[in-house]
Amino acid sequence: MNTKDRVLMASLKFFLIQGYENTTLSMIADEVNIKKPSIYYHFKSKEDLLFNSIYFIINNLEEKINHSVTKFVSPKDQLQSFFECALDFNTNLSIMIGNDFNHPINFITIFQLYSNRFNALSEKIDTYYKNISTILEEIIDTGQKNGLIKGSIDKNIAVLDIISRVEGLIAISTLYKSVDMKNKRNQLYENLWLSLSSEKPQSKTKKFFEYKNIGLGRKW
Amino acid sequence: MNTKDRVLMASLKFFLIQGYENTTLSMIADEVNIKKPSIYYHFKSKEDLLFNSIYFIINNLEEKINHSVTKFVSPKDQLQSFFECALDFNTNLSIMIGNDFNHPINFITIFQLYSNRFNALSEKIDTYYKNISTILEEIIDTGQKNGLIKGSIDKNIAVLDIISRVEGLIAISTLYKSVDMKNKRNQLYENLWLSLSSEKPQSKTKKFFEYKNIGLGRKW
DNA sequence: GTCTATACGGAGATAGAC
DNA sequence: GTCTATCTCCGTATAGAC
Repeated sequence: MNTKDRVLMASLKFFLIQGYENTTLSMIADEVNIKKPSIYYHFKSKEDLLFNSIYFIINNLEEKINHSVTKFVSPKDQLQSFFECALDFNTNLSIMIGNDFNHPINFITIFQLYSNRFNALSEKIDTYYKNISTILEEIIDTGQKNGLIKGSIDKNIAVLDIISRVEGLIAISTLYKSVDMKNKRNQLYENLWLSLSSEKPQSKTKKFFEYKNIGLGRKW
Repeated sequence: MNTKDRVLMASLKFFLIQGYENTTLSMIADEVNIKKPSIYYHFKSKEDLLFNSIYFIINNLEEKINHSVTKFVSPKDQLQSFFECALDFNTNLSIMIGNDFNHPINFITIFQLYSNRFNALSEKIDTYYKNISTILEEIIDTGQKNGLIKGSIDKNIAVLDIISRVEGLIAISTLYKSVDMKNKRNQLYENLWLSLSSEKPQSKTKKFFEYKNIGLGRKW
C-alpha cells in the first residue's frame, strides 16, 4: 500500500472508532509513521479525508452487496445472502481497519453524522439505497413469478421492510449489549422469509391438518 | 423554565442537530442569553451536559413508550401504539428542541456515539431495551393466550424482530431521503401484525375460499 | 515526498469582582 | 448567579528547507 492509501485507511479507522472530531491529524500521522504536514501532500484538508473515508465505505458496501446476490440463483438464497452480507459488513469493516472490538463500530453512524456536509455523499447514499431497493425488488419479482413468493406482496413495502430490519439489527447489535445477536440471526432471517414465502407455514404439531387444509382448499 | 433547564435544552438541541464536538459552550450560552462561564455554575463540564442530555432523552423515551402501551388493551392496538410512539419520538423530539427540519436528527446516533463514554448510560440503555422487550413479550403473551397471535411464535425472536424494524425505520428515514416514510408506515405496521397474527391472511380476491378453508379445517 | 518550524485561531475552563 | 478578563492547551494549516 502506498502512503496515500495508508493515510486513508488510518483515517477511516480512527473516524469509525472514535469519531471525526476526536481524531487529530497527529494521530493519523503517527499511525502511518509520517509527520503531520506530509498528510497535506496527499489530501487537501482533514475534511477531504472524511469525504474519502465515507466514499470508501459506501463503495465497498455497494460492491459487496452486489456480489453477494449474484452468487445465488434462487430468491431465498439471494435474500439470505443479502441479509448476511449486510449484517457482516460492519464486522468485516471492523476487521479490515484492525479494530480490536473493544470499541464496537457502526458505519451507519458516520453516514448519519457527516453525509449531510457533502451533497455528493448524501446523493451517493440515496443512490445506494435505490440500488439495493432495485436488487431486492428484482429478487421478489423473480420469486413471485416462480410462485415462491406470495403474489399479494407489495414490492415497495416489502423492500422497505427488509432494509429496515437489516439496518435495525446493525443498530441494536451495538446498543442492546446483553443480547447475543449472532445466535438469533438465522431465526430472524427465517422470520423474514416466512413473511414473503407463499408456502403455508408448517408448524410441527399441526403439519397433518395444515396439509389437509390446503388440499381441500384446492379441491374446492 | 429556569436557567439550568434552559441550558440543558439548548445543549440537547445542538448536540442532536450538529453533534457534541461541533457544539461550543459559546453557542449554548448565546442561545440561552447568558455568558459562557455562567454555564459552569449549573454544570461542572461540557461532558456533564452531554451526560444529562442523553439521560433526558432515554427517560423521555421510556416514559412515552410505557404510556403508549397502557392506553390500549388489545394486543394489536398496543403493538400499533408502541410502533407509532417509537417512530414519532424522533419527530416529537425534533419539535421539542425547536428544530426547523432542515437538519434531520436521529436520537439513536447520539446513543451510538457517546453512551460508551459513561458506564451509567450504556447500562441505562441496556435496561431500556430490556424494558421494552418485556413490554413486547407481555403483549405477545396476552395475544397468544387470547388466540390472536400464533402460538408457534418464539417470543424472544419476535421481540428482536419488532425492535429492529422500528430502529431501522428511524435510521433509514434520515438517510434514504427519496422515500417518504410517512405514507408507508401503516402498511409496514400491517406487515408486522400479519407476521404475528393467527388469522389467515384474507387477500381480497380469495376471501371466499380462504374462509371455507378455515371452516373445513376446524370441522376436521 | 517528507521534513522542521511556526502561525493562527478557538476551544474548555478558572479567578475573582459584583 | 452572573459577569469580565484571562489562562492554557491543542487543533488545523502553511512556509519553506532538504
